[in-house]
Amino acid sequence: MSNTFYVTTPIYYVNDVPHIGHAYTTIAADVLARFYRLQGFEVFFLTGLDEHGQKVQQAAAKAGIAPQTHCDRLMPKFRDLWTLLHISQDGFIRTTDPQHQGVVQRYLQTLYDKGLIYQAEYTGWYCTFDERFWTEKDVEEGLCPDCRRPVEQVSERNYFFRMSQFQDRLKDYIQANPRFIQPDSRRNEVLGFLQKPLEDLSISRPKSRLSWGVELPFDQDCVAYVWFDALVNYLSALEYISAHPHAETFWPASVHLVGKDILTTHAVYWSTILMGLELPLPQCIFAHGWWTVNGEKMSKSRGNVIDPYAMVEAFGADAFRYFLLREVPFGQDGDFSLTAFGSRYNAELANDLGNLLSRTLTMLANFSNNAVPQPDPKTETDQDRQLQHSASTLFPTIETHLHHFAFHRALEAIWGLVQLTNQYIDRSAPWTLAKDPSNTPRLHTVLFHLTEVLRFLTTAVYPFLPQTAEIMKSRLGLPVNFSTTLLSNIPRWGNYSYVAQTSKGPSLFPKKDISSSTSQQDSPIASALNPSATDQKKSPPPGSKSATSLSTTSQLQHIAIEDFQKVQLKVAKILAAERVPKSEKLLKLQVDVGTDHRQIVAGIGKKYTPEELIGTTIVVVANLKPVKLMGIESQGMVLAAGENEVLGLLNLTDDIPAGTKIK
RNA sequence: CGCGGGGUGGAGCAGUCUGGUAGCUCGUUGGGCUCAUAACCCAAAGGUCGAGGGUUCAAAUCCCUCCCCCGCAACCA
Repeated sequence: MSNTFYVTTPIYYVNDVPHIGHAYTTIAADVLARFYRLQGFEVFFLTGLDEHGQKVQQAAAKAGIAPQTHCDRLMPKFRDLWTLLHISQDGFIRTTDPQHQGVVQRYLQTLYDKGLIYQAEYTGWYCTFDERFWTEKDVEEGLCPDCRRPVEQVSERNYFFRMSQFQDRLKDYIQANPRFIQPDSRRNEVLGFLQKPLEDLSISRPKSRLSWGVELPFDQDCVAYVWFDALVNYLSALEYISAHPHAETFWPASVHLVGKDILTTHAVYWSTILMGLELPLPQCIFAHGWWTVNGEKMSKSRGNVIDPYAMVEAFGADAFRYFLLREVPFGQDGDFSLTAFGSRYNAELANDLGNLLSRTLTMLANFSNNAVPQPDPKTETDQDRQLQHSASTLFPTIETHLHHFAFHRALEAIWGLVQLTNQYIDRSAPWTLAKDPSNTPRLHTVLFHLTEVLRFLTTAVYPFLPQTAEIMKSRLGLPVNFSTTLLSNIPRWGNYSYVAQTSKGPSLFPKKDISSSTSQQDSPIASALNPSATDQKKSPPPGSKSATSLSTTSQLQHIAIEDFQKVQLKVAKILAAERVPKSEKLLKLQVDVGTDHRQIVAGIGKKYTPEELIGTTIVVVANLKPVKLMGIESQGMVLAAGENEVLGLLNLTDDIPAGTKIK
């Protein structure tokens, strides 16, 4: 068995605002990295940024700066958050690193030389204005479905990776290796995905459309598809970031942690690319779940995005780390609420662990002058032995759970020992023993056991709550250096001699009154759940407002009045409405547009029931080319507000007759 | 009939494969203790295990039917 451990997070898109999801994956990876280091493994923990692609190119152009400058400005958002959250990454990769790009090119060349990349002429309908291709079914009467300009048939040189070749091999591999894709539900999903024929993967983009990427070594006019570029980071980092010059030291990776949204990319694209390169597949790809907030999907438009910075400010990095990993089994979706957070914070961190340390230190101070006494074996009881046993089996238990990525179970096990210790104190009642000098040997035994358990807990807690562990360590006077590499730091009962004095100190986790904090709009806790509230309060830097509106304007692409006149907007009355069977959000509407009646299929079924729509007056696009949606013809489009999801229909007062033109 | 997961005391979950009248955490109520961050410890109350039917001596657990929720896939024209 290898004594190395290589864990990765995805590389995050540099344009994103760091949110709870980024923090979640990275914290989980950090816990694994720290735990394996404790055990003496040689660990390489990699995270980083994906800096190529269209959005970066556009954002940089908009700001009038070079894409690299743009990336350099955004990079600290993530790097600084990881510092704040005490992430112990060994490497921070950026896909714009020249060394990384070199590796991407080398692998592209390898695949090309093996005949696994072929060039194909991709012919399609291209809209020069929107700079994008449309499929045959998208194009409507020779017009771009987006901007209504004429599209033209364009042939583009494109390179494809022969992914289809590896379909059966991958399916067999997944079936033969149950640990490869986890959890099981996701594994089944991937196997289901592989039931359908796998197509070849387009891995290039012409520079005319996208220049911000890694140039193909065999075609200077193209850059690599961002996903190819991004996935290769797991390998390239080993060549120039890891302490070892040879990639083989850490490859195959022990685990890629990913969000469930990018599971296919990893499980299928990445695996087949590795097969093409004749490299071993990672030992495990684990897809974790997503967080909702108070039961609702997290989204910018709802303004309920959890800001990790605010949570750390309010509760500290350790509490945030603890909650994310304790609340929900890794792999399942979970809900983030301040109530749940507060409950765990107060009950488990403050009352259970924090208070245990506090009461122990006070007793050591009061009954033993801050010195850890020697136990007297003659006074040992079954309770003592039970405590010894529980402490001694703690680390094997944690190891088992972490091997299965059951962070919550590992924490549960640790807190089981915390509870047992609190029970032990009550039953042993050291304060009673202290009243009678004849009980001093027994008192010493009890105090020793308490301290010894806390020594175990300090190390056990370290991967999850690194800061807390450091504090516990210093209060207990332990000289442990957790970052000692290649040496097991797992404690063993009784093999440590206490010499240093213990010291009381401020609470590890001061109790928080959650309900009163939330009512204060300007508190960090409230802002953690409602970042827009603080955004409004903070006075914007001078000139920032105009800068924003300026950039927004320059982003707008103007159309001529003639273009707008091509669109026939009309007032319509809904005569009938019903749900499209088997559809999630489609409603089939019969509408009166004055001249005739139309059938329109609209994706508004999540917001509206058919009943409430009947009789209402709305606005429709009357001259849209009919299309079929789930087999039903739609002869127009209703106008509604909302970007990804419909927030509301455009409604008119009922006295405007159907068919009225809108201009 | 697209694939899959789930419906268990007030809340969140385990138990279902390998049938034997329910278990955990939080909350509630009562008690204990005073070392501690009004903490900790002990105890109690509270569930016809989504609905109906079947198999069985016995069903949360196995079989059938139905209802509801949530993922994934198909569709916001």
